[in-house]
Amino acid sequence: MAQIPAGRLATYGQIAELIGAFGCARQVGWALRRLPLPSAVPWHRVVNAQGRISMSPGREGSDWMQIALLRAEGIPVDAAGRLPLRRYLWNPALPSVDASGDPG
DNA sequence: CATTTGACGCTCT
DNA sequence: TAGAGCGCCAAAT
Repeated sequence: MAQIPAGRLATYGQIAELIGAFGCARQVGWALRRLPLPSAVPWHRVVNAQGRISMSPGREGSDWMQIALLRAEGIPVDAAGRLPLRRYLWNPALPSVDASGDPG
């Protein structure tokens, strides 16, 4: 997850596939839930495949924190937690050269 | 050991 | 675009 460049987004399934656990998106969410905050890993760059922040009462507001962190990185996030995943989706295969370019 | 739940994802309608 | 159903694995009860 630390490989995700700033201003980019990745999905739970993407992270799972990246570590060789295809289809185990839930386990990624499980790990993120166990993640102590504040954390050194950019957990806020991980969203669901729907392009929305996965909100849950168990997060105790960390979902809203995620919105704030993403906005701070230049990613427009809707009040409902929706964001343009198509444009900011990170490609693990690429050497993260597009971190500075326009996602367009 | 069986059941329920969870920061997910795809398919069908 | 929105909703329901199923699959997935691990944890909690």
